[in-house]
Amino acid sequence: MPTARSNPTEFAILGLLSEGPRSGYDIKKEVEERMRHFWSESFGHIYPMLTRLHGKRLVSVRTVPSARGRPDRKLYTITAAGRRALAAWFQSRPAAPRPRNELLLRIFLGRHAPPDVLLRDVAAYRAQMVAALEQLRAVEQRIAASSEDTADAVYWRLVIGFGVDVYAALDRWGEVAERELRRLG
Amino acid sequence: MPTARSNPTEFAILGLLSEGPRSGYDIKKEVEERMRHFWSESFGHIYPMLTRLHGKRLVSVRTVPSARGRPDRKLYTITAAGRRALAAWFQSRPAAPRPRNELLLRIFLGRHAPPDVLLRDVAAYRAQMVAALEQLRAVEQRIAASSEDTADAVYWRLVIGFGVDVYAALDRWGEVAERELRRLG
DNA sequence: CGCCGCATGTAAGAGGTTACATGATTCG
DNA sequence: CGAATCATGTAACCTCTTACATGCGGCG
Repeated sequence: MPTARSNPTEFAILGLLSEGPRSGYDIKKEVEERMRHFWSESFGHIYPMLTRLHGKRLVSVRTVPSARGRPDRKLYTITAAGRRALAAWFQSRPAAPRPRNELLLRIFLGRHAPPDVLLRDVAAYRAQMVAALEQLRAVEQRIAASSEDTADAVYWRLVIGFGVDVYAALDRWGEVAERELRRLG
Repeated sequence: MPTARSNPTEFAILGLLSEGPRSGYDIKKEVEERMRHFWSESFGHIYPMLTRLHGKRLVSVRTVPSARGRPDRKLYTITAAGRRALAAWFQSRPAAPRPRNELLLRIFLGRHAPPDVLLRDVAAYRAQMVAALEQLRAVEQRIAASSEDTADAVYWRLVIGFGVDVYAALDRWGEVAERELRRLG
């Protein structure tokens, strides 16, 4: 028998819908605003997945007319079966991520590169880390401030803490890496 | 015009071949032994890719008989065109990784999970980090010890340093996360 | 006037994994 | 005796992204 592969996208969507009805468009936005540093989804994946979820009766749909001119919205609502599926997902083990870090691949093969190229790559990487850190701290404060001590707050803080810790470590590594690479130029 | 997508697998293979001729089997082994913490490849991807690389004349092949009974080995050698392609790759920018961390997705949706499940997930994650750290330190020492100060050593140290720093940070985060989660049980 | 936001969706295809097929040898 | 190592490869399949199609309204 083929090992049943857990499809995390399914549960990411189901998870967001567990907070209330949303459209595909809403889901995309929310993934970007709240889950950016550990998750991503594209429209080309979300829309077919919502159709599939509906086929499995894990969500229901209703079409809501938009403001004049705008295309109608399709609001998806999680069903009882959907909530059960979400709960059942936690009984599976998370798949070990298969590592694929292109920056490190480049450095690993660095002998073949002009030194300034790697330096620029690392600098760009660090800039991304710093930007991500700032954005995360903003989210952190949003949660801390508007803290109606929801059941979610604990979890969200853990997830944000992960980002903060990792980005900080990466930035520190980048600083050292830059120094090393500069000595090769 | 469709944005030409850099295919990192191509260059991972070309990069290993730049050190000398290898078979598909060798490449798989080396990825696992030396690049484990930042890269991965499967046979089902390597073998077709080698054929493709050969079609593009970036590598050449020769078949070498194995010890009696064993299937023949196909040794691939990088061509001059292959080395040029590898050098050209460094002129492109590394693609920003799209984040997909299933553990964090689970924690983010943690409200729906029985508390002990997340605790077990984090513990398993930490165990992986610790194991990875140990393995990395072993590789580190191998390089430091057998250090014929090759041109590669600098780069390899940077790559290993990345792993060490990140794993350590993740482990520390995991420690905190475990404490937090235990208070919910 | 042009871009951005809103809003849905499809088609093509890249990229990658898993499972299967085959078979001898060596090691515990 | 069974498992692991050596060694190559294919076929089926899944996941996910990119690009395209469509079109209005508001803002600068």
